[in-house]
Amino acid sequence: MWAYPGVMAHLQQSMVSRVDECCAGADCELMAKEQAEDLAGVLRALADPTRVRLLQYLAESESGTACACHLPHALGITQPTLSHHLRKLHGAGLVERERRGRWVHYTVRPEALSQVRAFLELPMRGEAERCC
Amino acid sequence: MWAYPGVMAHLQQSMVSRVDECCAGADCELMAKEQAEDLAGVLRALADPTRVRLLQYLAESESGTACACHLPHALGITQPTLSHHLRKLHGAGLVERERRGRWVHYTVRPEALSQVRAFLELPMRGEAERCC
DNA sequence: GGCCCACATCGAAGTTCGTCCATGCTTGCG
DNA sequence: CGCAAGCATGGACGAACTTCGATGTGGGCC
Repeated sequence: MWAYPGVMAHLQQSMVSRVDECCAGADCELMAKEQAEDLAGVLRALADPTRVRLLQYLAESESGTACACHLPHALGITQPTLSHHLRKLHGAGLVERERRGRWVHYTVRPEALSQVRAFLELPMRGEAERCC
Repeated sequence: MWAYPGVMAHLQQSMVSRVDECCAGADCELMAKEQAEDLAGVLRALADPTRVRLLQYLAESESGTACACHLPHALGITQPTLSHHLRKLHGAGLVERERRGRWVHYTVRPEALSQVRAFLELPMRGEAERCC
């Protein structure tokens, strides 16, 4: 698994000291693959124009909650397509699902959005970072 | 002409006042399709575990800038794959490209990230507005 | 000039995604 | 019980995505 095919190429490269001319490399802890997968999963749920507008619709509704019944017409899509998108958003933890009689109401989960925002802060290193 | 199937269905729905029981609908301006496409485009560029780690790597490098040479080994991908991902990030305006001799350096563009964060604020309506 | 290195592009294979129509499931009502 | 309404699921199709090996490109260096 770790003996990936580029071993020889890497050795060859690491022996050339001139590599230092380009850059030192970040030399930092890279985010775990698993964590990156989770984040990418949420971002993939957001990465669709229909779902972007869908989330905005929910957010602008009372208490961030809206019934699904008006959505197909509001967004110009069919009902199965809407259901598909809501399933994606729900699967990513971006909205909550609640049954009220014959209707189903969906609610934005701000915590999930905050998690993504936290990553997008991406605290830069260097530059005028003479803190302390 | 009156036997047109959709007419009855529409009349039936619009005449039934019980529809109001479900919800009033957001009754607000929906984001323009074009704007949603743009946002989704940037989000799609972010929605990949490799690119998430790639952005983090750049952010944690000096001044948010890193040379591309170490990245294939650091991320465990081949050089063409890296080039592909950097192209996506660059196309979405998330990173800048600068040639320095034989190497190419990429830099995070915080403005692009801010744009996405602004959307993720998604100011909720109703409930308790506790702004400051 | 000729070679080497870093990076970009091309072409291909396998996978995922968005959308729709048709159908199934659950709830409320007569 | 049986029907209708609202929503979910399955199947299908085309489009887009990820990844790789092979090849092209352009800038240093001898």
